[in-house]
Amino acid sequence: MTIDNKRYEELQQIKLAVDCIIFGFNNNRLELLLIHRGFAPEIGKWSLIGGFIGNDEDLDEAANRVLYGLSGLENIYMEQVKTFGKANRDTSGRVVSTTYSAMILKSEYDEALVSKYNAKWFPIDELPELVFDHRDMVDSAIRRLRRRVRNFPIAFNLLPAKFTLPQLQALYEGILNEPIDKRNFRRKVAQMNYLVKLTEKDMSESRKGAYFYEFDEALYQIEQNFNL
Amino acid sequence: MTIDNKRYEELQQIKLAVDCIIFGFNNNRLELLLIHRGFAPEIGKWSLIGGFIGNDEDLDEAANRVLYGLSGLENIYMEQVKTFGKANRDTSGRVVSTTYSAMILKSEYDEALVSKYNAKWFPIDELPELVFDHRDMVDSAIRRLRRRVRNFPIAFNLLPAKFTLPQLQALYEGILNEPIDKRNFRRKVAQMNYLVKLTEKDMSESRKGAYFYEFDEALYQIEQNFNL
DNA sequence: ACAAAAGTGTTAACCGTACACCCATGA
DNA sequence: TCATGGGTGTACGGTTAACACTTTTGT
Repeated sequence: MTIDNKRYEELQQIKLAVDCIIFGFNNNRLELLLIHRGFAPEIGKWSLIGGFIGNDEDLDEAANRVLYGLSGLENIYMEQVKTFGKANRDTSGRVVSTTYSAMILKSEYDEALVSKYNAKWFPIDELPELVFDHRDMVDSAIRRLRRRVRNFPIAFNLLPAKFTLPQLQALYEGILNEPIDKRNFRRKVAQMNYLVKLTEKDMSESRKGAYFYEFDEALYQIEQNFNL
Repeated sequence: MTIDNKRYEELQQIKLAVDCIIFGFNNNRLELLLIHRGFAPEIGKWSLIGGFIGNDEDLDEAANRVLYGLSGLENIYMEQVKTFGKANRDTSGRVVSTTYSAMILKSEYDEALVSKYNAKWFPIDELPELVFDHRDMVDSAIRRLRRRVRNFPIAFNLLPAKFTLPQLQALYEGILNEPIDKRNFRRKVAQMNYLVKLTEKDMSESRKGAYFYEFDEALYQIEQNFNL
């Protein structure tokens, strides 16, 4: 910001916000947490959770604060996605919004907070009508997730620390929205030494039981050859 | 932006800016256009060209306006890269900045404008010290370019409409900063029918002359199998 | 004994990579 | 004729993709 700008700077009346695309995984489906808009404009539609940036707050901090306010969760993995800045995108005033995507564990969020805000989980292929350009925000977050999930070990944020391969595969199928060959999938997993097979089995989903696995972050830092 | 926000909204005093990472290609090297900062703070350092957003201006429009102001070029291919929002990133006040990367043809920009702003081209591996977090901005733009240039036909923005394969290969080597095998490169080019070989040759770079090629946008829209 | 989910190997097609010589031309 | 840069094909190794049966256990 270095050129010919006095006229813009002095009069600038633009609000800056963040909006969070919150992913969860349930019933073998990728889901999004949305809130019901109880006020005008666009009352009755659903929207992402968002908030304005504090004057002394980093943009990333604002996203974390907003997520914490809704879910009660801290230290959640978030990625900045894109900034939406069309002049007329928000019909209630000039607001530029930076989107962040978050992945949370559906077993851990604070249900009381979520219901306080009239929030609800929706499978990503059954989203209701969203306010403003929130649908575009969601679409770009999903595209980004699909791109990144193959090359970075981020999907584990949607599973408990101990997970089984059938769970992991179902998660990938849910995210990518396509079936995956079990044997090819497991071969790749076997090549990643930081996906550690435990001796314990999960007996809750089948009679035979499936071995638990863990993601070992320290080991991953050495190899960094993630590929699924 | 929908929750608990009155306190932030009403008092918000944050300026919103764009900064442009302008790529060019010259002497077989990828270059960046930077301007010399003639005012405090950080006087004497170099910076990206930037500007504040107008109240009724789309974010993308602002980026185009800033680029136009410096280069005199319109309808330039630009991509949003990332938004930088650390509270203390700009020592002169609270400014959040969205970065855009642009690719321009060094033969076409307005040199008078560029020199008016004390701007100068630098090869990307010989950048001077930059103000604030502009170095981070440049790094993320370069990373993004290197990722995207293999899968999308964007590098052609750095070449004239008619270009030769030796030129194109040198461009890719410059962007990726690694040597490329000529025969493998050409085999891939041959698979992309929208890279059309013309009958005309460029005799200016060699005695034998190299055939000109053209990128056919309409044909590309049909196949979209770009891969280099 | 059977239903239900977990687990296991092999083959063929494709893609990326490495590599060396001839061609056309102007000086 | 020679120096300069343009242009061409093949073989190997690794990766991806397709495919069907056995194992374990609770009922």
